[in-house]
Order: sequence, then C-alpha cells, then structure tokens
Amino acid sequence: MASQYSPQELEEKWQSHWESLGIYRAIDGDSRPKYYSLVMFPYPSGDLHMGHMRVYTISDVISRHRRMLGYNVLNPMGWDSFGLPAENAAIARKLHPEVWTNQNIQFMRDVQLKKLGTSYDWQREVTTSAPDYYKWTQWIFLKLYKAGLAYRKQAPVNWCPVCATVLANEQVENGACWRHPETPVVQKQMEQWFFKITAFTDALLEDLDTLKGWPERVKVMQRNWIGKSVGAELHFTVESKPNIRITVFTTRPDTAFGVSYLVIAPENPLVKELTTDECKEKVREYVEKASRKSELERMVTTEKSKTGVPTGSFAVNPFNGDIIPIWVSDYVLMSYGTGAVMGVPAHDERDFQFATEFGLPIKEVISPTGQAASELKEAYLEPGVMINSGIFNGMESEVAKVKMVDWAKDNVSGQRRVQYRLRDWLISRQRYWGCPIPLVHCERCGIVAVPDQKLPVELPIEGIQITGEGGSPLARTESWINTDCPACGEKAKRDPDTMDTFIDSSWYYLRYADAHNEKSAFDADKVNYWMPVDQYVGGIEHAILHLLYSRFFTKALKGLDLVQCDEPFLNLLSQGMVTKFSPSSGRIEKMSKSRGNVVGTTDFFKKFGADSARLFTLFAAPPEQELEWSEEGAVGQFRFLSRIWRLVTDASEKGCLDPKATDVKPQALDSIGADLLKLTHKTIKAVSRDLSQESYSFNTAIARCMELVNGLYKFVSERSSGDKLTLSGEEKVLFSFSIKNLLLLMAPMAPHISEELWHQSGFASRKEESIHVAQWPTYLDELTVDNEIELVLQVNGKIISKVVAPRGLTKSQAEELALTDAKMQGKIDGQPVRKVIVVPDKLVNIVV
RNA sequence: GGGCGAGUGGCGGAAUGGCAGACGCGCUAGACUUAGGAUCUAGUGUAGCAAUACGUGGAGGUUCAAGUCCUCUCUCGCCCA
Repeated sequence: MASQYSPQELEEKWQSHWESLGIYRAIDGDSRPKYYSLVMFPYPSGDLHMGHMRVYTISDVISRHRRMLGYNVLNPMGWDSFGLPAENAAIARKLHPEVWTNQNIQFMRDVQLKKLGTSYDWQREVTTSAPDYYKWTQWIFLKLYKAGLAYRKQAPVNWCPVCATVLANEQVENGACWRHPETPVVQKQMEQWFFKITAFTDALLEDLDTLKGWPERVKVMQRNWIGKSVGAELHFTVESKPNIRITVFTTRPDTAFGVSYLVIAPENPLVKELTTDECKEKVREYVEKASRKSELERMVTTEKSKTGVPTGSFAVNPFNGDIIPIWVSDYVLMSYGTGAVMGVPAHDERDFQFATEFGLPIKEVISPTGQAASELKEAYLEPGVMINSGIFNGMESEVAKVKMVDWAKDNVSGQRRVQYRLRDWLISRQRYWGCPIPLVHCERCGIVAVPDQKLPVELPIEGIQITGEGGSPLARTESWINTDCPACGEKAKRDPDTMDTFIDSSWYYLRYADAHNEKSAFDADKVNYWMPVDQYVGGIEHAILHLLYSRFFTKALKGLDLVQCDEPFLNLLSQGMVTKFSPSSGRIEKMSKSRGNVVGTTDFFKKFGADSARLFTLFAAPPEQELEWSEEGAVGQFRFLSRIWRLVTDASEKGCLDPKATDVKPQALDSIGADLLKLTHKTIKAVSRDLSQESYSFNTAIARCMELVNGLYKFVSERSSGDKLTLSGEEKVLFSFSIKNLLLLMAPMAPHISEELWHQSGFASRKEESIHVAQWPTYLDELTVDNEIELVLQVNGKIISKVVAPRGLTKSQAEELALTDAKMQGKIDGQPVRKVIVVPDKLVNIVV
C-alpha cells in the first residue's frame, strides 16, 4: 500500500533543495531567449494572507512554465518598503520604522513567500528603503532635476492644525483629519517639488496603442486620466472694462454664436473686478458658501440643480458682438482649464440646465437638418449644419470648427488649443519614512544638488522622534537638517521632505537587472538585455498611477540614454481580488484584515500544503476575475493531489513503470491503450495552450489534468483484477509516458508534489535533475484527433439524432447518413428538403 | 451623469456562431474499510413514470443554427466625473 501524501515534509525538503541547486537564478546575457517575468512587489506590511498569495502564484506559474520552455527567466522579488504604515507602527508600538520594516520583510520572505514554493531569484532582492537602493533613487532624481524635469512651485497641501502636519489624501476622511475627526483639514500653500510628467503627455498617450498585451480597460483608464481634449481658447472682452479679457477653453468652438452667457469659477480672481456694486452682497455670499464645499461635492451636486449668481457685468461675444451676462457658479472649477466657461445652452446639457434654471436665452446654432427648430426640448450635441452663425451659415459644423478658430486667430480673439487633464506629479511628502530629496537650500547659492559621490543622503536613524505631530521629524532633527552647502561650503539646510513612494516603485524593475551594482543604478548592457518586462502581473488598483509613473520614468530615462526601451511592460495581467464571506458585514467582500475575513497562509500550508493552495487559487476562477476563497474547494485540490499521489506511488511500487523508456509504439497497443495515449497527447496540447500568454487559462489547464488523471485511473481499473495490476511491456512504456507528462504539466502549478513524484518514480536519475528545468512536453498532432466522431443530426436547427461516424466524411456522405437515419426520416416525414448544411465532422442540419 | 465589464445548475465555473453546463465543490444512492478532512462506483439543470418539453437576467432582431453577433432594457461591479 502506498504511503500517504504528506505535503508538509516534502515541500520543505524541496524548497531547500531548489535553493541549494540555484535553478531559479537568472543569468545575465545568457544565449537562451530571455524572459522577464515580474510581479508587483509588496509593501512589507507584515503578514500575507491567501488573498495576497494569488498574484504570486499566477506569476510563479508563468515563470516556471517559461523556464521549462527553455527561456532564461528573470523572476525577481523585492520590497516597496518606504511608506506611512511604518511610521504609524512606530507611533503605536515605539518600534523604529526600519526595525519594524526589516522584521516584516524577513517574515514575509522566509515564512510566507518561500513556503508558497515560489521560484524567485532571491539574489536580486531589492528593498527600496535600504540605502544601497535609495542612493540610486536619489541619483535618478538628480538626473531628472538636472534635465529640467523636476521643479519647485507653490501647491496646496492638506494640513491638520492639531497635528501641525501635512496629511496624505488617504488620511483625510470626510474633510477631517483621520485622527481628529472634529478638526477640518485646511488647504495650505507650500513650496513643493514636482516632476514634469506633462512633458511626456503625448508619448504616454500615443504609445498606449503599441501596448498590445495590455488589457483594454487599463489603457482606457490611462487615456481618461491623461484626458486629452482638442479645442480652442476664445477671448471675450468685458463690455464696461475693455482692458479685461476673459479666456475660456472650449471643445466646441463651432457653437460660439450660440453663447448666451459666461460663467467664472468662484475662486477666479476676476470675480472681484467684475462684480458690480448691486451684486456685491449676493456674490460675496455665494463665493463664501462655495469655498466651504469640497471639489468632489461641487462636481456631484452639479448634476442635480445648478446654482449661481450674476456678477452684474457683461461680455462681448467676439463673433457676433452679442452682449452677454457674466455669472459665477461653482460648477466651474478654477483648477480646470481657465476657470471660466462659455455657456451654450442649445448644445451642451449642463448649460441647457443652467439656462433653463435662470431663464437665460437658448440660441440654436447647429441643426441636424439646417432648419431652425421651433423650440428645443434638450441640448443638441451632435454635429450638423450651421445656422444663426453669420458667414458660417450652411457649413457642416465639423468644418466650421476649424474655420471659426482660424477666424478667431485672424481677429486676435482666440487660438487652437489642446487641453489635458494630466497634471504634473507632486512628489514632496512631509514625512519621515521615505527617500530624502538630495538637495540643499543655501542662502547664497540657492538650491544645490548633493554631488553624486556624497550620495546617498541617508535618513537619520538615531535620535529621531516620530510622534505624528508637529510636522516632519526630519525638519526637527537639527543634526540632520543642518549641513554645509556643497557649492560654497557655508551653512545651509537640507530639503526637509521625502519623495512620494511611487518614485521608489517607478524604477525597481530596472534595478532587478543589476541589483548589487555599487557604481551605478544599473549596468546599461544588463538592463538592455532584460528589459522590457515580458509579463507583468499585479492588481488593477495600480492601473493608473503606478503604471503611468513607471511609463513616465522609462521614457524620461530613455531620453537621458539610460535605457533603450520606450515602454517598460510589454504584457500586463491584472488579477482579480480574492474575496470571502465576512461575518461583520454579512457579505462577500475583499479579503482584508480590517474586514476580519482573512485566511492565513501558515495554518493552511501546514494542513494541506502550498501546492493545494496554489492549485485552488488557480482553479477556482480565471485570473482576471474575482475569486471567492473556499476552504472546501481548497480541500478538493488536496484530494486531487492525493489521487495523483496514490496513482503514481502505487504504479511505481507495483513495478508498472518503465521510467527510462522513451517512445511509445501506438501499433502495439489495443484500443484501451490507444485511448490513453490519445488522451495524453490531447492533454499536452490543451494545457500548453491554456498556459500560453494568449490564454492564461489556469483553471481549464487544471481541469484538463484532472481529466487525464481520471483517464489514468480508468486505465488502471481496466488492467487490474483485485489489487493486482498487470501491464504488458508496451503498456508500461505507455503508462510511464502518461504519468511522466502529467507530472511535467503539473510542475509549474504544483511544483513540490511533481518534483517528489518525479524523483520517486525514477524519471530523474540524479537528485540534481529537477523537474523544473526539464523540458516542457510536446505532442503529436495526429494523436490528438479521434478517428471516430459523433455526428449531430438536426432538422431545422433542432437536434434529432446523433450517430457515430468515421472522421473525414465528405459532405455528401454525411448528408446521406443524415437522410437515412430513422429518427431523421420520421421528422422529415417526406417534406421537401430546402437546404442542407454540413459542418464537417460535427453536424448536419436539414432545413425543410 | 459618462465609460468599461459582468449576469449560465444549489455553488465556483466550461463552451473558434455548430451537442449548453467540461472540470471541481456540494448533494443522493451503493460498495469497501486501515473509521479517514478517507477511498471506489453510479447519479445529479428544471418539469415529467416516460416519450418529451423547457432552459444561459428580460424584450426584440440577424442566422439553417445564438450563452456567443445586433438593438433596447434591468441588475450588479469597477473606474471617471
């Protein structure tokens, strides 16, 4: 009797064996084709649960499969280890962020990720909070700074007056500080650093089209985020004050003759100048009220009812000389466009609402037919024929769009303009646990870069007090903040801010190519050998920011000749989240600590092993979809593995394997053997396709393997009597062939058990011959097709009968078969046949 | 409000326009025993004894043939506003 499948012992054994063999090491510049497989590196929060494990499993399967296909695979792992939680932990537990972070890393690496059976090249591990990493983050910052891609300007920050510190957006809850819910957050202007991502707007937008291996929805999100709109800016002069000009941005210059009012944002500096004495009181009140609303609130309420007040001033429409009122309304935002818009009620939904609300004229200037409508019930948004538009009348509106901007340009009242939603990237963070900005502020020399040889500017570890209050700890650390100016040597101060942690993760994939380089961020040859990343796997929550910032970095570094590729990530897979019933809410929700619905890794690995956990997360849903964790389902995978275990160990013990045999001779097999041989070839074909980049259909790959196991059991029962299994010599060769291929197909998904059985059954002659560097199996196409097929017979598209027929019947043979079938004849019942459709080897449909 | 995506058995999910429900979970019955989180065999969309009929959120349409393509619609999810 075979021994029991006990994953806990064998998993640990193979994990340490693999590590000592070094089979997962990537080789720089190797002659095999390279494959860079990357998974988004984690923030070391301290404890990974099954929800986190999904992404590592998926990426690991892809890496292992490619390795078996003969690629030189780079599959690295590291830690995005700067960030706020470390500071919070420091406040809560009086642990230094560095200590807390390093403890977490050690636990997550050795007790969690390694135990999952991942195939990382740990020699390339990077930790963004380590000085040997952030030295190069600073170096890259200075490169960008010197290239004019980093600049300083005033910008609003969220400020908590009680904490006396800057808050991140996620620390602002309902307009108040997360730790002082009764204290409203105020907006405070501060000098801050920006990266000029807008210098690459067009490239970031246009190159999305080259990313064929990205999910369409991620590309759509990035396009929307960049938000390109093509239009014009038009200048309106104020009637009573001809020295004041109001500039509006519009995507619809063709509607300019239909402007019946202008609206400016409450924060627009022009409000003061334009408000007449009669309107002063009302405008002041309105502006005051608007200032208390958040931007989001203003956008949301916009839809329901519009508010606004007239300023009392009027503007002149440069196209037709119309005198139109100027209003103030909070649906116009100062941070967008020019802080002023033109109101064309006839051709814009929001303007239509506004005009109806306040009784402003609605003037139709584009008509679908060229005839004016008697009354407009809603805004007409489509293109059409120009009316009421002077010299442009009768023109197609799409043509007029161009001609009218030309006219405005000639008359100095406007010009073509492209507007983007994308803003420059504010990177200053007023906190401690981040990468210090390597600049010095000197009273004489101004802002001076720290010289390369003085990098890194290290974070002070000793003497730091992290309380979360009273501003940045760095600014308060006298011994650190005071320094000498690198240029003149006089007393100066360091920049007190640290960088946004998105910067750390915008280039980590480059550092993996050359993780221990002490002389530069990375060697050009190495980075150009490995880049771009062939397959990136990560969560959809990073669809916009992380991916956009990384693309920006790649483009900026290419401009500095540091890398050769235009895009960092060729293919992107966004895995779905892992959910579970959560007792607190009574609903199925994302697995997370705060919801109390996490399943830990340690207990599960101990009971059922990592292979079962891997298999379940792969099997329960396609990778992009949500996956509901189910203990029962996971146990099902344990049973499946136990079935394989029994099958293989049993066969081996009964001497029914011939592991060294190579070729199966089909002609020496009876039909039962031939069926198993075909099933094996079919399975190799199906699993190979399912694991390919085009599919990534791990759930069906496992299903195919289960079918092969079912087929093997059937074969065994056919050849058994009692407990005795008797096979002919040729059948042993076949049986070994099937089992060998089963193990190979399962190896990327269930690496431990496949390796164990591979060795136990003698498919490897030495302990060094790992299944994970064995060659991926191949199949013979002629052995994947059946000689006999079941032909479906239909009348008028309804299934009437099914007959077994030899493969490769001609159309007329198939038709004949259908017409002579008794059930079919009964149904046709002598009616004239109008049409016959034959799908070869599949079905015949008779239309009567 | 806009954009994108998804709705298939009790559940997770399969299905190049060509047999809907592969594979698994669960359930039912039986066998076996080392009584285990076993294992093996058979069954399991709904209604019906059955032949058969019905069936992929809903309503239309295209087609010899629709879960799949088109139009409208409902619900849910995500993103943007």
